Amino acid sequence: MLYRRIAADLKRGVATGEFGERSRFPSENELAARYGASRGTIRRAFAMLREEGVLASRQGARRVVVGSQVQDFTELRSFSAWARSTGSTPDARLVGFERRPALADEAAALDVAKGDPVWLMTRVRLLDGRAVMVERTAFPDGIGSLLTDDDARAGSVTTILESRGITFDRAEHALSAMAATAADARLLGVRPGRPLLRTVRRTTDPSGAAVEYSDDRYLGDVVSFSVVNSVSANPLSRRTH
Amino acid sequence: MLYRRIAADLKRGVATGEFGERSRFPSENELAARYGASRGTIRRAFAMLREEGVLASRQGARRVVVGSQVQDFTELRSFSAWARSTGSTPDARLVGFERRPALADEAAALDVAKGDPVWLMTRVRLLDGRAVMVERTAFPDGIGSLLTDDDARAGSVTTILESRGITFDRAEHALSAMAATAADARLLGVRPGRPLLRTVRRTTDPSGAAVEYSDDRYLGDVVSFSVVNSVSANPLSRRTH
DNA sequence: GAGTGGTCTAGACCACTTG
DNA sequence: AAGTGGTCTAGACCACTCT
Repeated sequence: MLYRRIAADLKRGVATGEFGERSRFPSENELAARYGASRGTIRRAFAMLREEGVLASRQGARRVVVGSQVQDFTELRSFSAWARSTGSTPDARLVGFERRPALADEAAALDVAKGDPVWLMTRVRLLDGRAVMVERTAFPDGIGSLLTDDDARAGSVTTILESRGITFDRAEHALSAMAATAADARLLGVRPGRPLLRTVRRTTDPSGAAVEYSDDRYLGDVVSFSVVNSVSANPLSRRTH
Repeated sequence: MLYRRIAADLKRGVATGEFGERSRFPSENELAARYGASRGTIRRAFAMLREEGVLASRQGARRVVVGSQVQDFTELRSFSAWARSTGSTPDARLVGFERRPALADEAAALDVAKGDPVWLMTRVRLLDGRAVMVERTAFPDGIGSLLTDDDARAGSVTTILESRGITFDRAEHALSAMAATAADARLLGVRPGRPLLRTVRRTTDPSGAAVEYSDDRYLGDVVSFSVVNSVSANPLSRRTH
């Protein structure tokens, strides 16, 4: 756990400006001495910062700070956590929450047979009182049945599930643009055809089992998603439809 | 370089189906013996596969294959390389290529002063003869002047720049949705207002210097971008406008 | 030439999963 | 209880950058 503490400490240093953008970072040996850790542990911490796009390195030269804004994994999946981290007030309006047979795409994403029961939750998400996103989330039966209608009406289903022992470990997001359907338009209070940013997300737990599958549609002018991407770490990909 | 060879070899094993999706992976000790490497080197190879979203791991249990489609970094920045990897034929129609003073956003992204000369290249990109994207790329003066009009007319400017010694190391992409402007609509042959997937990309070389800044707008129903994302590796983030 | 990051090894102990 | 991944150490050699 030492390398995590060190990484967090260094990240804090970047965030507070102790290590400014473009500035040269302390060397591995220097930090090893400062933290009383081996060089390997320092490098492990650096690997985290590199994956997150904070540091860049070249053989022979000191590391350089290349980015300072970082987002937590929870904030990425949870609309509520994300909104609060930006200083906005999130809210949710429950449109529907029902148990019904899985459609083909839901079944495939959740690894159940077509027609097996799944839970479908439809909500409109608000930012400071303004409707900005329509969320349609499917849960496997075992997970959806942990949730009540009141849970779905509360803001963060993510937090509730985590408090009930569900662990989120990994997510695949597919981002595309689409025109608002009649239903989307009605829920968001805009005209049909309005550009929406669509993200289809499949989230799994540490064993690789699916825990949710969600189709979220944001007003195009409200949010953007950003990705950092390098020769060595390369999580983004592009697909034709 | 050993760990890269091992990672590539294992990735090939996943791609060919030797290690199927969801299947348990060989243990670290087993692979260390097989490749004649230390456990640390095997773990280094595993780290690459994890970053790319191929493997998931839990303490105490064997690793599991969780994803098998992987994309090369070049294919992500280069429309041409990407198109060819999917079996489509890419093309480019040059709309404009000029040297002119940088606007505020271009200057900020390329780390030059506002008004300093930059090169701006505007192209329509085609997939199997169909216009699918408008690309507006700004280059710093030193890089843009390596390119001729003929280069800009040729498909892959990325490849040309790499052959002239420019190294691409890292990119930040911001993805959002927007309505086609009048100019976009004319270039793409669609109606204004049509939903477009917009990606604004800033690419840097290994020292962190900006090499290009591009605003690409795809027809919304043609491509999607996908991102893999986990508790430990977390390159995606979300922003309000 | 000194400093720095990149790679690799060998061994240790721990926490967790699995049979 | 055995196997497996997670963490950490100490030391080595190399390739590259810097001044």
